[in-house]
Amino acid sequence: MAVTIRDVARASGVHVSTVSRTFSAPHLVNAETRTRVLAVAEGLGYRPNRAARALTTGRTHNLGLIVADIANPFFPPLIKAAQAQARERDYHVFVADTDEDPLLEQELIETLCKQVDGVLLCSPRLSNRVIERLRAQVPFVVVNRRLKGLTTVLMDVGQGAGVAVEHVAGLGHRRMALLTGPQSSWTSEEMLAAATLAARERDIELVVMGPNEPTEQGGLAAARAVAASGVTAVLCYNDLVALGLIEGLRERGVDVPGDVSVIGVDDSLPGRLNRPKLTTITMPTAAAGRMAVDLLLAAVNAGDAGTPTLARLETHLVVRESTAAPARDGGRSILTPT
Amino acid sequence: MAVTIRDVARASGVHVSTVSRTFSAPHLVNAETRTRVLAVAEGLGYRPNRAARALTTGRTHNLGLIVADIANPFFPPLIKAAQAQARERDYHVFVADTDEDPLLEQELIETLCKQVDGVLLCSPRLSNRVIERLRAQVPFVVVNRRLKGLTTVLMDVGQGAGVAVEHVAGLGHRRMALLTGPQSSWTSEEMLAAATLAARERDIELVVMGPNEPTEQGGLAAARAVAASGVTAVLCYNDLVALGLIEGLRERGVDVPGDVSVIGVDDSLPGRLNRPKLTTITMPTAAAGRMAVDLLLAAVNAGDAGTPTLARLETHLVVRESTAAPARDGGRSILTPT
DNA sequence: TTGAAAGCGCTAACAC
DNA sequence: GTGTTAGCGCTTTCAA
Repeated sequence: MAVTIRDVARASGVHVSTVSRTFSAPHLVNAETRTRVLAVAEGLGYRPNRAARALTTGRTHNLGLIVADIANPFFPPLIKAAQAQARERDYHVFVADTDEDPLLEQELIETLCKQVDGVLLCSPRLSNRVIERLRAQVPFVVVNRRLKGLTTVLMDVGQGAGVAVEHVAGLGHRRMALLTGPQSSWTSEEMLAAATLAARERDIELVVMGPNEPTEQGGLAAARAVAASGVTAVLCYNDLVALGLIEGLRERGVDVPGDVSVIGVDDSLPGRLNRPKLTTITMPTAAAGRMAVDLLLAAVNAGDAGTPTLARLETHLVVRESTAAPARDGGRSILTPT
Repeated sequence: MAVTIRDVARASGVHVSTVSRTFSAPHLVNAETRTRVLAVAEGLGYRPNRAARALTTGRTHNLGLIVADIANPFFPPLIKAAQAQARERDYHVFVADTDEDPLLEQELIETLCKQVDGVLLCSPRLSNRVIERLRAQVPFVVVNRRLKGLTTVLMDVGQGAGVAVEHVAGLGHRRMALLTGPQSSWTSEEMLAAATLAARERDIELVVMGPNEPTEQGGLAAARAVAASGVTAVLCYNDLVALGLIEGLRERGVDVPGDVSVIGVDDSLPGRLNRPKLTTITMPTAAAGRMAVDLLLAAVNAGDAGTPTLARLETHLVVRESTAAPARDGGRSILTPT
């Protein structure tokens, strides 16, 4: 068995409670005793058992982080940041992947909640009703979904989508497509609402296509419809869809940005590395991760009684190489015979 | 407070131990009683507290997963697979990022080890000495580093590197570079050894350059030296370095694969999406993650007494678009007479 | 400032 | 089959 508080007590000739205090309330113990106990503990290689501590304090010092798909490049920076921030606050974090499955998500939360002080839900697919029930068990913070009554961190993709439409309009395009994401995605809805509004204002015809899988496959599959639609610009649900679309378009002889301009969302690594470099809407995922952890910890320490807050993080359009003015003859120059 | 075993006992008119048994040893309890207890538990929304259980059983049903950098596209598929496999076995997993810092890595292991039954170390940067000491505390399984006496899952990048050199040689190249990774990287050392051997066999001059940061920046920074070196092919530590190198080469007017062939390692998403599509050595990360979890669980259940095993997973060269025969005038290669 | 004792939620002998 | 009891490692009153 590992070395416990009792071993340290025996070896340093004090009672267990004194050892306990040296670690959890050092100011309550005589400086001399404390240094001695500390030295003995160090020598024995003692490490407090957080789980045992949690049993009496009710604080596990663990957090749960639940995401739809770890392998989606949108999440790793968020996970990394959240985890780093948590560690800074002396918290460990469980990471779980739901594979976009609401049932699994629920099961995960329920089994996890006894072991954590709070749960970070990233782009949850759960129904409002279930969330409503679960929130009684454990404090939540939600990322990228609007849920009234819950503390939420939103990346304001709507704002970015509006700017993207402006950008496209400014370039001279008149017809553009929006490739939406999964049905239950808040981000997708926000984009749709904002893009619709901005398009109306700039007198742009907006063709909505979706839902699409939020992957390169989704973009690839949409290429035919996009090419046939005659739009000269496309705003995609995320970078992967955009990258897949560009690939699919290229296979059909449609050049990006020569014939069609393409915009993604996320500012992910693949997009930055791609050729042409992807024009995209940055998502401040790392900042969101850090902020979500801090809000969650605040809720935990307030006994979950604190008023739910809503944090809105700005997004920005990063113009790179996948957008350009439309071809003068109205697009589709490649297919135009002389 | 949440509902405990005691609440269930009271509500169903049995003793706590009976409730405990219904969950941890159902066969020991009368079928009738069992269904009644289960029903009551269900109604009350009872969920066993795993941490409390761990206190008596010594089994936390948690695993630790420690990686150098979550945001490095090499890791997410591994994390996802490991986490999924663990869940299948009814285990939760802590994920922690060391930021490539050995001290942090050690600290993480030490604070985590009381809360987990075992730790998965992915590409650890820790010194052998420290690992030797830590392994007494908690069972380890190591991924991608050779550590005698420890159960290890290796992705045989050496094999892939050998095939890569053959591929390059077959294309007609005579001088190639190897961009190595971080000093402490086992993968990098393996590549170096295998590439050196293969190059000698095929009578290829191998220029070793490094260490390089394992990122696009690292590749970008190496472009100057590569361009100046006069090699016509480069094997890179990973896809990111390869992608950065391609970018840096392009900035200097060096075409890939026209002037220089480039090979990466990982078969990561950005590489698959890149233009030209990256020729790369696949790393079976998902399989490694699953296997590592199973080996770890086996060690845990064997009381860590089981003999350390060594699993070697095959890698493959995937030839895509970033490699080609060298330009005839550019190399003293194919046409060099005897 | 320190010790004694109770108890967190649960399991595991051991009795009955 | 089920109840009794002790105890996992730790914190936290309450006394001293």
